[in-house]
Amino acid sequence: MGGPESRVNGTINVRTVILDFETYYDKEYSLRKMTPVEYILDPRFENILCAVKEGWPSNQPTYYVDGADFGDWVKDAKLDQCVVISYNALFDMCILAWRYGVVPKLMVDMLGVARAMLGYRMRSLALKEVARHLQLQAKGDTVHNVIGMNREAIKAAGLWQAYANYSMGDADICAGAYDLLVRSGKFPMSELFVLDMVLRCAIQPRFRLDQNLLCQHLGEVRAKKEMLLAQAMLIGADAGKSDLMSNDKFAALLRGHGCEPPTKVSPRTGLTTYAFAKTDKAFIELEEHPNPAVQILVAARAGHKSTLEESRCERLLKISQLTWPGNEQGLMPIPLGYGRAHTHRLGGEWKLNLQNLPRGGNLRRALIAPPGHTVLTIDSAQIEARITAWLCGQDDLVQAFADGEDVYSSFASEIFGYPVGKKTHPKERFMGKTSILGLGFQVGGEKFANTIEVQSVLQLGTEIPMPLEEAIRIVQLYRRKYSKISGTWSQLQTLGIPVLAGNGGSYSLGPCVFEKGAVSLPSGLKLYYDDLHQETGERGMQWVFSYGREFQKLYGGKLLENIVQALARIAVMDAAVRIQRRIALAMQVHDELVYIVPNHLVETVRQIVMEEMCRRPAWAPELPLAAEVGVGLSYGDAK
DNA sequence: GTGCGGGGCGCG
DNA sequence: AAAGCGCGCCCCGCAC
Repeated sequence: MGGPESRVNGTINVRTVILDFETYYDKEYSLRKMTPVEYILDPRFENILCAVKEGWPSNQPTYYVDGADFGDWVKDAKLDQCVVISYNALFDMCILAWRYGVVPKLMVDMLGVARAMLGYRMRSLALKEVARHLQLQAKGDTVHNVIGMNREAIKAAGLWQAYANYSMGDADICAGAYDLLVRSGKFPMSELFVLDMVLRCAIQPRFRLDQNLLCQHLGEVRAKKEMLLAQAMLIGADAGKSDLMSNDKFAALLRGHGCEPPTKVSPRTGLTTYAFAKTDKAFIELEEHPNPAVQILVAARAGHKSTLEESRCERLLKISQLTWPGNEQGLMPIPLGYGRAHTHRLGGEWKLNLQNLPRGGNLRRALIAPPGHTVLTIDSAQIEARITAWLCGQDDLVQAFADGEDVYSSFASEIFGYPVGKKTHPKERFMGKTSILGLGFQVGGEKFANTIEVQSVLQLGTEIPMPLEEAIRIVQLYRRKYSKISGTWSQLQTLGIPVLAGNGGSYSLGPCVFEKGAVSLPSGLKLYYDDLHQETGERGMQWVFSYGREFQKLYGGKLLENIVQALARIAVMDAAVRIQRRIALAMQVHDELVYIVPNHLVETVRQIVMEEMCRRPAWAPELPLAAEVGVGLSYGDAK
C-alpha cells in the first residue's frame, strides 16, 4: 500500500474517498449560466445524490448516498481526516464545505491533475474524454436527461437507479484516473500539496469585499462611460455603443470626419486589419488629430474598449452578496485554476480572473482583510530575470543580483554611457528594466522599439522616442554583454529542440532534462512539446508544436522563456507550500503570494514569508533570490 | 441561440 | 539569421 495517501503529513492510514455530486439544474438555474459559487449558494440548490467510492484502504464497490441522507452520512464519514478526490473539486468540495461544513484533510482535483498531465494533447477534458484516453471502461448507464427534475421527480419517473448507476460510473472513472495518474506516482506528491493549497483559496476564503467601495466605483465607471458616449453621439455615433465597439462601424465614423483609419497586418492571420488598439502607435497619434471630433471619438472608443472595470465590479458585487452558513459576512472566495498554463502557472476560474486586477485601482482596494487582520503580500523580486541569468550561466549578472545591485539601472548605465540612478533617472531606468525583462527572450529591434514607445506612454506618462537603429544598438549591446544568455538560445535551437523533436540525442539545461516531446522539470511535472516538427513559415523553416487545439511556434528564446517561467512557478509555489504549515495562502498572482494575517502576528509572518521566499531551491543552490513584503488594510494598499 | 476565432486589454 | 511569453474575459462578427 504505497499510495500517497499513506504518507500525507507523515501519518499513515489516511483513508481516500472519491465523491461525485449530482445536483438539480434546469434551463435557467444551471452551471452553463452561472458560476459554481452562485449555483451552490442559490436557494434552488438540491443535492440529488452523491456517488462514493472508498478507494483505500478498503476497496468496496462504489455506492451512492441519497441527497436527503447525505447530512447524516457525512457526520459519520470523518472526511476531515481523509483524502477526498473528485473530478472538478472546485465544485464538489465547495458543496462539502459550504453546504455540509466539512473540509477534507487533503483535497485532490482530478480535473486539475488531468489539465497538468494531459491538457496539452486533449481537445476537451470532459470526464468521458479522459476516460477514453486512459482506456477506462465507463460502467454506468448512458446519460439520462434529468433537466428540471428534482430528487422526487427522478424517483417518480423511474429513473432513480439508472441515474445512480450513471453517477457511480463517473466516480469509478475518477477512481481509475486517480490510480493511473496519482497512485502510480506519475503525478508528483509535492504537487498534491500545491493543488490542495490552491483549492483552499476558494473553499476556505479569507478575503472580504468592501461592498460600499464596489458600488461607488461601479457608479463612477458607468458615469464616465456614459459621458464619453454622449459626446460621441453628438458627432455621429447614432447607434450608440456599438459604433465605438465595432471596428467597421468605428472606421466608418472616422471616415465621416475625414480621417482615414490606420491599418496594420494581423500577426495572427497575416491579413490587414484596423490598428485601433491602444498599443498601436498610429492609433495613439489620433489622440492629437487636428479634427477635435476625431479626438473625441478616439477617446470614447478607448474608454469603452476596456470593459474590465465594469464587468469585474459587477461580478465581485454579485459574489459579495452571497452568504452561506458560517459566512454571514461576505467573504470572497479566490478561485484559482491549477495547471491552467502550459508552464503550469495558475489561471482563473468561475469566469473570474483575480490575477489581472488593475494596479492601483479600486478593485484591488475592494479586497479587504476582516477586522483585526491585515493583508500581507510577498513578491519574489525579479525572479524570472534571476533564474534566466542563473540557468544560462551568466555569472556576472547572477553576482550582481546576489550583491543586491539594481541591475536595471546598471544596464541603463551601459546603454547611455553615464551612471543611472533609480530615483534620478526614471526614463533611463525604465529602458534598462524593459531590456532586462524582454531582451533575455530574444525580443528583436522592431518589437523592442515599439514596446519602449508605447509602454513609456502607458507606464511613465511620457513618450520615449525610439528610432529603429537605436533599438537595434541596444538589442546588440544586450546580446553581446550577456553572451551566455544569447548563447543559450542558440544551444536550445540547435541542440535542445531537436532532442524534443525526437532525434534520439540527449540535452539538459540546469535541472531540466530534455526528452522526446517534453522537458522534465525539477517538480516532477513536464513541459510538453507534442508533435514538434519543422514547417516552412514566412521566415523559412521553423519549429512548431501542438498544444491543445492549436499549433505554436518554438524557437530558442521562447523555449528559454517557457522554462524560466515554469521554474519560477515551482520556486514560488514550493515556498508557499512550506509557508502553508504556518499560515494558509489566501491568493497568488504568479510571483506574489498573499496572506490574511491577524494584526498581532504581522511581524512574525513577515519573517517567515521572507525567509521562505528567499530560500534557495534544492535544485538551484546558487540562485540568489530576493523578496519584498507589503502590508495594508486591503490588497490594493499592501504595496 | 450557440460556438468559435479574432482583436483588445488587464496582469505577471 | 531572426522570432516576447504566459494567461482569462469581454465584445464583435460569422457560421451553423
